[in-house]
Amino acid sequence: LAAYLESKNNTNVTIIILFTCVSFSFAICCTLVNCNCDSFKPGKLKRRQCENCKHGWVAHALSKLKVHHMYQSSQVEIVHSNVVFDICSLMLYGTQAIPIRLKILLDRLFSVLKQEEVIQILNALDWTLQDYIRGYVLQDVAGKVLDRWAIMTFEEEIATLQQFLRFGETKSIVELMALQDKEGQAVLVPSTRTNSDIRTFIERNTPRTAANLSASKTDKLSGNSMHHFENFINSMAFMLPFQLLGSVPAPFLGSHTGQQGQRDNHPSLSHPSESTLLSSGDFSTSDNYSDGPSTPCTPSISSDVTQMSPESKLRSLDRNGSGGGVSGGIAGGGSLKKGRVFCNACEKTFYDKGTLKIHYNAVHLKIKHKCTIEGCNMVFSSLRSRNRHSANPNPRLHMPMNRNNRDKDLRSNLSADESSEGEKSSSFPSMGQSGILFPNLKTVQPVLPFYRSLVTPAELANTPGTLPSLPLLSSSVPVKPLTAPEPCTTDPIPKKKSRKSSMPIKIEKEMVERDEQDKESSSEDEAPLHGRDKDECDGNKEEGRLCTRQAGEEKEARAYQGKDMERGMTEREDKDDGSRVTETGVITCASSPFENRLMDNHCDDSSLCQDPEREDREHALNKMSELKWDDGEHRLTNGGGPQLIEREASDGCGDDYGDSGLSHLDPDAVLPHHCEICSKNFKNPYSVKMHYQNVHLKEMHMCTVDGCNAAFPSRRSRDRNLAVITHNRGFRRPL
DNA sequence: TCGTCTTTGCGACTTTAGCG
DNA sequence: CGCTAAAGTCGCAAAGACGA
Repeated sequence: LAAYLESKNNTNVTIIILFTCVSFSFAICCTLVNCNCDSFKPGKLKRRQCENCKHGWVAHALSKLKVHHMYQSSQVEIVHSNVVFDICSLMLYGTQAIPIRLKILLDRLFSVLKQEEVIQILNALDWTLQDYIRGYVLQDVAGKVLDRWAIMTFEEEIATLQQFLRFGETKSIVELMALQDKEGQAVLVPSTRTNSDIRTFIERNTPRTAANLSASKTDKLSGNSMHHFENFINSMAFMLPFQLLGSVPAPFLGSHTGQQGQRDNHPSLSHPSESTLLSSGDFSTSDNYSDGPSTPCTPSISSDVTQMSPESKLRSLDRNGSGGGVSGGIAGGGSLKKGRVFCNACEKTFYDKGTLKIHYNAVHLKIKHKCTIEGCNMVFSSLRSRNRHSANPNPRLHMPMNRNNRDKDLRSNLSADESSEGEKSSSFPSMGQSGILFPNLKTVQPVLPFYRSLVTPAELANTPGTLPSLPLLSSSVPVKPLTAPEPCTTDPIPKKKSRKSSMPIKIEKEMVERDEQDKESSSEDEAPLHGRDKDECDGNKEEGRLCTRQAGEEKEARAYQGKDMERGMTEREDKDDGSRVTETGVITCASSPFENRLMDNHCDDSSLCQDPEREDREHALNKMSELKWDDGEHRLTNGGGPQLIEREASDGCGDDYGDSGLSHLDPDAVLPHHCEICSKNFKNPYSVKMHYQNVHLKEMHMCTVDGCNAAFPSRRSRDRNLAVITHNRGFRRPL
């Protein structure tokens, strides 16, 4: 077959072979149970339906696709064009429209491939690049404008979604999608009615978006007589994961059949100034597009658009004409100094690319850096903050509790993940609400940028989505799965040694060290924090890791820390601060996020967690979560167990505390004013009320200044904000 | 309610080190 | 040697905690 094909077409043999396998259905048997069809035969009318068994294409093609990755969370594949082709065929072969979620994922995979490969894959599946960008085929091969579109079924979409678990580039996104599917979030399609209240509201509150969008659309649509789809694709070009701006040869944009001809859009695309205008307006457009149809995977989607582009866009802006596109259009004091770079996501300018990258990682990609202190689950948006925090000897700062309320967005994502994880045992082993089977749903993390110029495919394969228990990544360090049992996983790709001191500790490095120390000192003394867990730590590698300790100063520091925490515990006992008791319980029982998970698992099987009080609390929590899921008490830090889990842990360990002499701690007996939701105790009913409003109801205090939409969790913050505004006479940009 | 302190976020800028 | 990326330092603003 290959020889035959090669004789027919010397180029793109691989693609042709694959395509041929698809088109001619060589031994692509049906995977449905009780179906004996051993060869897919495309239907005459419905190409995706097998003439033999009448089952769909996906049911057949899955016989050629791996599925075992669903059960091996730690391994991801390198994105190869042939594999992408196979997966593409699931959604593109014989269809004329793509489910948006799959397109998002496919964009990611395409971003890793070469442009030529993408074009070839699309063309081989009878899709043009324009159609793909658009998301559906505008005209058929004969040039007829379609008014109905063949699209894969929902079941096929679900099955196809699982294929994206194979790749680090898409794994975490799929998991997020699964989560949001599971949460039953509906895909909302904004109304297109004019003069609607919603439109008015949105436009009033997002002036930039509305203005740019309407202006750009108006300009473009009124500018010429082109079909608006064809014109609109210009502004969609930025959405391509690969670098389309000014880099794609004109023929690539055209249909492979040539029916759509060449576009005259490239001069505008490649023109620096217009690129700038385009991109600035494009993000409005992108926001519009990403927010609208696909609420799933919001963080990843929002980053998806921008994530692939900043450096590439930057290149075009910064290098082409030395930023003339940016600075050229701005004069006077607003002009950019030479060398400054421009963030297309927020339109801010930065000192250099490095600053922009830091900004982008922290602000747009939400990449976080975990505190290097073991047991501390604090995460930070910058290495600076992380290092500053890690260097702080105050042990209270490193307690595994949610102090960092500024990471609401992250933790809300994580909480969604982890809370779902908590229900995982009940929902995921079987088909979930949406029918998706994701047994290894643990990885929720900001998806790392995968700039091809910076990261090798091997790193890509190892980077995102491979950390089932570590949702936060420190920069672009390749990471390995924590739970990977293979000893060879210890840093298979030696990175360059740190250019500076070893201060910024890589998580990966930590894991390696911990593994090593784990082996060396598993039988050594237990960390002060884990005295109670000694038995649990024994015999379990993962738990053993939790019970390791580092050498030298850090050991002493943690010893001090442990002592301090113990002292703090007794002090808090004296102070009858029940909430602190809960926290210290967390410290002891689950001093690390991993332990939280362990405790979660442990409690799943433990009778300790079967007490009715906890069930009542959970019931109350469930009710609360119905009211407001974005609940501080449901949040979690750093991918560890959410506080719910922590509470479970503490509940579960509460009895153990009793064994260790802490059983007399009955907060309710001492402090009758406790929160029914989280069981925290307070001095008086008013404190309980305030806690309930602030934490559980998340009652926000809106700024009283006209035009300021800022909301604050406390009156104090609001009033202070008001004072700042008044004092500075400045205008606070509505949030 | 308010003042103060602590901590974090983040941009500007510098230093270090790899690489061609 | 210059370019570049990574990592560090510095300073300011803002938010939360806490006590008066």
